[in-house]
Amino acid sequence: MGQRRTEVLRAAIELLDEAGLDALTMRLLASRLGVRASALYRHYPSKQALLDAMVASLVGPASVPEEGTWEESLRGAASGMREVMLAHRDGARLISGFHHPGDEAVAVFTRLVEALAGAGVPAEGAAVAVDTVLAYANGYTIEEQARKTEWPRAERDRAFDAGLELIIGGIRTSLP
Amino acid sequence: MGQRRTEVLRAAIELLDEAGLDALTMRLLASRLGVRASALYRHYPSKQALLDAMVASLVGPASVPEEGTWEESLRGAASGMREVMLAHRDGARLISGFHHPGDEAVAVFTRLVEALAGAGVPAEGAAVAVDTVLAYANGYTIEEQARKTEWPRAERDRAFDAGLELIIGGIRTSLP
DNA sequence: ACCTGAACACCGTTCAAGT
DNA sequence: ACCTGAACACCGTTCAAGT
Repeated sequence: MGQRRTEVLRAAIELLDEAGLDALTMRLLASRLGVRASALYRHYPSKQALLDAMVASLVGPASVPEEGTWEESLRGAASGMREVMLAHRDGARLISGFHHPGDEAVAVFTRLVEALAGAGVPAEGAAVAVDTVLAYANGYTIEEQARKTEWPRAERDRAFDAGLELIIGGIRTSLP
Repeated sequence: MGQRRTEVLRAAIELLDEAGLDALTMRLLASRLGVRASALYRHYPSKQALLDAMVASLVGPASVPEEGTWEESLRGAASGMREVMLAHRDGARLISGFHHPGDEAVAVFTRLVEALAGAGVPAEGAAVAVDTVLAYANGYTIEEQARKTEWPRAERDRAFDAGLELIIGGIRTSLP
């Protein structure tokens, strides 16, 4: 049944990558599918609903590793978030622009807090730590993707990791 | 001479606060000024140019304290950035959406790096530290302002400060 | 110097109607 | 179930013309 819905979603992500978020228009998307814009409203009630579905689909694969130290969990979640955003044109703007609590994001958060708690980090400190790492990853990546002046990916990775280790070091020394 | 230009800018910021970034329309702004939209193009060559001017005017007051420890400089810059964003409706989206290197932002950055260097922090480490703190402040505030579910300002301040201290602690322990 | 009027090429969205 | 045609109420921007 609703497989045309999936096709619309796929085409929307394709158009995002090719033309960017500002050019992602219901009318243009429809013409890519050989259809009129009004036909899209059979599948998504609004453009916003389509954008929400895109975010969910891009962010879905983000996860936190099941095992390892809390340092590894934090690193994996932060890098995974950044990877997801960098994987698509305007990914950071799209994802950070509309991420209400968002089911999946909440799950990642609680899983991380549990990982820290399991390693003996007090609950309150764990929540702050996770919040801080995720805010950093979002902030870094938004700025990274907004800047036109592309310095090489390898150097951007190094700078991101250096900041991440700084925060992890801070968490470690805040432990009892 | 160009004082009507300033009036347009002031009205634009007023409209931003009252109606939000999405409702900030050349046509609506013009009607607020008792004028047609086309008249605005005498003062700003495009809507984007107006938005740039708004960012410059909001972010201008942001500064880093002249004296104090490097910890205080970092705290001041991060809190100042957040304050500026929170001071206007959709401030985070507007500012983070278009901040090319931006004269003033570059000055803040270099002033902070110098403050750390003056305190004996090696140049490379100082740049990473400043980048990390600013990325955190941006990331935290964007998320804070995007979330509808308002928890009290005092608690949000506390959470922001806790993350900031975590990072500052990490910087401190990374010192030689 | 500043503004109007009219136009151009677009938007998102709705809704009756078709197959 | 899926799509068309036509419309509605908007956009940003340009440009000749007015004062």
